[in-house]
Amino acid sequence: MRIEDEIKQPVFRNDFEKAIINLSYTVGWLEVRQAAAFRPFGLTLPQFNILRILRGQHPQPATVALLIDRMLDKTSNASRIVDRLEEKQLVTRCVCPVNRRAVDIRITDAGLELLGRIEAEDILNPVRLGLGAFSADELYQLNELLDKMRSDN
Amino acid sequence: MRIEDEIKQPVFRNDFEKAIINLSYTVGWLEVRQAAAFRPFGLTLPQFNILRILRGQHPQPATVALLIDRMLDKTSNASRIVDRLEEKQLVTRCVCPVNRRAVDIRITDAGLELLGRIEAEDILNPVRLGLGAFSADELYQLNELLDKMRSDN
DNA sequence: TAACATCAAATGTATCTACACATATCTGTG
DNA sequence: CACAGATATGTGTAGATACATTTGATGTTA
Repeated sequence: MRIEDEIKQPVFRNDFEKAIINLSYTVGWLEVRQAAAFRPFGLTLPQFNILRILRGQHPQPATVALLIDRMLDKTSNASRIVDRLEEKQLVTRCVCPVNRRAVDIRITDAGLELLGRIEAEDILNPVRLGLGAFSADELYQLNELLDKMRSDN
Repeated sequence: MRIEDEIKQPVFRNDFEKAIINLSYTVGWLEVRQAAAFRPFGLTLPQFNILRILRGQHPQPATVALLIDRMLDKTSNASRIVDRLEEKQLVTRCVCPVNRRAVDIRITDAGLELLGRIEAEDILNPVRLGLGAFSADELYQLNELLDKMRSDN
């Protein structure tokens, strides 16, 4: 459905404003579907992303600083997302013996097992999320346009 | 900058996954800039959007149900956003005399004046926000691609 | 009219974002 | 060694998202 009809606003001041609203609306739409896909597993999207980073490091530990560096959203509070994962015993946290300012975070066996179960179901598959079908060329265009949006010139 | 470089992830499983991550990242990037633009006025983006809807109704009142209907994000809690605006005396709230279940919400003169000041500075201007320059054709393409993303077929 | 369903909004709880500040630790310099 | 500054993380607070539940008002029907 066209954005005009989705949000019942028949006209925009210009196509740039329309594109910005369309972007926000589409990402919100996506996040609702992603969150619903994770709900049966008791995870949120940020928690899932942190778990994936930790599995990438496994069996080496990660620090909070490393998590922030790899996260999409730099300003989110990795410390408290790790709190939630620790409560669920999906990760462990212990003071780094080498640098006692740092904290070593590791994914547990339960965390690895949960990630495996989630990915086995391929819940983030675009078709399963109910997204439209795109050609390779369209995906290339979309990525180019988004990259251009963030270029300040 | 290309998304691969922005988030230091050189390769994606496929271009669809890359586009989804690019979308989330770009919208986050946009929201940081929009929030910064509103900060001098003591408003958040959802608060600004509610105020604009109320001005559209003025001098008629709006109910919470009407606000939810017009909002981009249907699941956000309009009731508590109105709480914040009421504390700042930008809106008034009183029980609708006709239907005492409903609440009449109106923008105040201070609210109208604040909206006027914000728009006079054109703070959401794409160039002022540091966004890239787009041709009319590119904006059309971007809107088409986003609409297609939400079409489930 | 009493009982029940529906409706409009508010409230409760958990999580996340955003930003300022606090605490503990380490490092380099005199 | 003392101390300033940097570093790594945690905490506090405000606002928002997400969803379930509650409260009070209204409609409906036996």
